[in-house]
Amino acid sequence: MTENESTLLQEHITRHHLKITNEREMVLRAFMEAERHVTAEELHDGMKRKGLAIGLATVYRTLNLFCQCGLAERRQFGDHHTRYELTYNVTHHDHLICTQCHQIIEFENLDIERLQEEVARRHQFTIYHHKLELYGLCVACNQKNAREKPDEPMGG
Amino acid sequence: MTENESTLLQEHITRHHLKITNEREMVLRAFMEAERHVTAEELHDGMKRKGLAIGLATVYRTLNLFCQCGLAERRQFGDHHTRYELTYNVTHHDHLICTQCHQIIEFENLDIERLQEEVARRHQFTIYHHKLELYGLCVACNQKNAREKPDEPMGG
DNA sequence: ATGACTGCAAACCTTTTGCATAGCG
DNA sequence: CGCTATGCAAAAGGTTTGCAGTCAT
Repeated sequence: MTENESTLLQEHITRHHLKITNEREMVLRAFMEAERHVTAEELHDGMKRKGLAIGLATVYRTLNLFCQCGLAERRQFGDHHTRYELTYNVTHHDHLICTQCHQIIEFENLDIERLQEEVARRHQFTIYHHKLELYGLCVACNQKNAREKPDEPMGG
Repeated sequence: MTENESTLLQEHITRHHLKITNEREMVLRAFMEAERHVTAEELHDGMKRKGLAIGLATVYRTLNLFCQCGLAERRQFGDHHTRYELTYNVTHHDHLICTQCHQIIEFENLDIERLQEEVARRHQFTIYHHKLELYGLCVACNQKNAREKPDEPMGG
C-alpha cells in the first residue's frame, strides 16, 4: 500500500511534464517516515542527519509539489512555521495541540462536522474545508505543572 | 459603553508603569472603527489616509500592547498576515471565511463547544482556547459563479 | 539536445529591534 | 529628571527566486 503515494506523485509528474529525480524520491521517503506535521527545516535536518545531501530550497520546492498533487497539505499552528502533513489516503481529522510540549493529537468527530454543516447551511455558505484546533495542555504537561508548582493554582 | 476599551487600556498602562500617548489613543480609536480582523498594515494605511502621522512599527507595537492587556487577539487565516481582532467584551465566536471575496462571517455554536470539551476530556486534555474556521464560498460568490460559468458544475 | 531540477546565495515579506530623539509622569 | 515611546532604518526569520550548472527523458 506504500506504493500509492509514489504512484500519485508519478502520475502528477508525468501529466505535467515534470521529472522524477533522486531528490524527489528522497524527500518523499523521508516525508512518509517523518513525524506528521513536519516543517521543511525539520525534514531537511532529518535528511542531513541520515547523510542525505540535499538543499533546503529543494525540500521546500518538493513539499510544495506534494501539495499541488494532493499528497500533502500545509498547516499553520500557532508559531510562524508552515507544517506539511501527508493527507493522501488519510481520513479527515482535527487537532489537539499542547501549547507546552507541542505534542499534536489527531481526532475526528462526526457530530462536530454535522454541526458545522448546519452552521454553514444557516448562513447559506458552502464549506470546502475547515480547520478545528484545540489548544491547551496534554495530560503529561498538566500533571508535570501540578507537581512543579503545586501552590500556584491560578498563576500570578 | 465605548469607554470600556479605553479604561481597560489605561488600567493596564498604569499597572505596568507605561504611558498614555497620542499615538496609542490614535491607534485605539482607529482599531475600534476599523473592520474587525485588520492587519497592522491595513490599519496603518487607513490612519495615514486620514492624515494621521504614525510609523508602522508603532502600530505593530501598539497592537501587541492591546493583545497583552486582553483588548485584542491575533488571528492567522490562510495568508501569511497576522490579523488583530477586538475581543474585549465580545463573546467568543468562530469564523466562516469566503475564499473568494474574503468576507468573514462570525458565528457561535454552544453545541460544538460542548462536543469539543468532550473530545478534550476523552484525551485528558485541558483546552485553553480553540480555533474553528470554515472555509468555502458565501452565498453571493456561489451565485455569482453559477451565473458566470453555468456549464462547469464540477470544474476540470 | 531540450528543458526541468538542484544548490547556493540573494531577494522577499512581514514583523521586530536598536538607536537617537521626543515626551509622559 | 528618569524612563518609556516614537520613527527610522536595519535586522530577523521563514520561504521563495534567479542563476549557472546538472540531469532526466
